Amino acid sequence: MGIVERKIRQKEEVRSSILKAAWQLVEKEGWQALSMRKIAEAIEYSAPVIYDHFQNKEAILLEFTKEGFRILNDRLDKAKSQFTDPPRQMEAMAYAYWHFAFENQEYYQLMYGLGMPSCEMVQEISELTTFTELIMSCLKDMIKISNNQQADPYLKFRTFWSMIHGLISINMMGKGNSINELNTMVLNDFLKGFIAGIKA
Amino acid sequence: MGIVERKIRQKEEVRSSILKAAWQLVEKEGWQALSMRKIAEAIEYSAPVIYDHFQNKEAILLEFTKEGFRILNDRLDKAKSQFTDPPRQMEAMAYAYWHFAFENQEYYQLMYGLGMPSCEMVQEISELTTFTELIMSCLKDMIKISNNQQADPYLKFRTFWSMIHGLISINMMGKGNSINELNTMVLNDFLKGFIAGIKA
DNA sequence: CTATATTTCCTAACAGCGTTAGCAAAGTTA
DNA sequence: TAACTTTGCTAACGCTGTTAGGAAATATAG
Repeated sequence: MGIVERKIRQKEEVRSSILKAAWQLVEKEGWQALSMRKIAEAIEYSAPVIYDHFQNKEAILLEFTKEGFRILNDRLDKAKSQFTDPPRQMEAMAYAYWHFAFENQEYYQLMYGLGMPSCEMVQEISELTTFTELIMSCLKDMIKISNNQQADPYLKFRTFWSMIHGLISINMMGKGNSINELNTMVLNDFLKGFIAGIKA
Repeated sequence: MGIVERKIRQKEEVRSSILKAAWQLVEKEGWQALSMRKIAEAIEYSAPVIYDHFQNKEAILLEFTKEGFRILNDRLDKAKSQFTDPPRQMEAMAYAYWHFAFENQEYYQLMYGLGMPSCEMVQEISELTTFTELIMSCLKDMIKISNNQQADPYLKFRTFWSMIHGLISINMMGKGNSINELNTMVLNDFLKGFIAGIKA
């Protein structure tokens, strides 16, 4: 009897319709305007139904945060695979990260809590591990072929991550848009120094 | 007739009691738990009275954001004045910034909207100009005595600001606390490269 | 000193929020 | 057909920021 299967399928459908509706709302009005009641209206159910699929609103946001990191990891992976030279891989990943942030501002803001969450939830995001390893493996390769064998890859990773995130978030804080010339120069300026600092 | 003066004085007193009460609440429960009704209760007035002194809740937050930048500017100024050598001044300001952020997390989170505001309000914060000039003047001095005369001080400023803010915000995102050894090393690692990059 | 005008400040309300309780209807199983 | 389970609703609780309207206190003028 495939009844139970059908039920599971239907339940899954509602669940994904919640996520779909939520995301459309986020895209249209920003994630701060997202409300359970609006989602309910969009999926043509009453609000309490959402709680049969997600524990609370934060759980929905967490889902998007994870999705964001999955997309980011994917972009980084693609960028990296286009080169074999570690420094070039690093550079490519930096640009990929940068473009991801500005092409997916809603995701980025959710991921980094430019509007509130992600303080306790950080540890629940397993995707962060993948992210860290993706970049650190490249850094290890860079150190391996450098004259600076005792460099700490984790330290370099934190430096890299901090810089690129800081650059993005200070930009988003301002006019919100603009991936302009200055910013590209700032990124280049940093990358040059960063990569040189590992080589030597 | 000093009546009008007294009235102004009294009004000013209520205004500052609002700010004082609000800040106590922020310190005790975090700024996300701040509400107009709680402020009203603390100052022993009804909620609508607050609107005689501030246009809305955001205006109160903006007040704190500005106050935060004033404190930060003060710290930077003090740090800078302890040295005459521009690179040392730069270093001192970096540490001052860093310590300010962790000793005044509530302020920092408000200032940089780690919890939401400051997207349109950025342009209303005149204190940002002072901040920018404080650091840029030092960078200009550094460039003046360097072998790299054509370096762009604004570009360097953005690099500096991005890095240090990124470092702080990624840290606050995590465990929230901890000004630990690793972070000091990351900061040192960056500063070394940054200062060297300007000199040469 | 009284009467008018103004300021102060409250209660009540609006419209929204996340979330929970409880019940009615629909669907499933025996 | 009867009993049980699931589904999904309405209504409500306790919050939120903010506004309208009126009562009471205060200040001004005659």
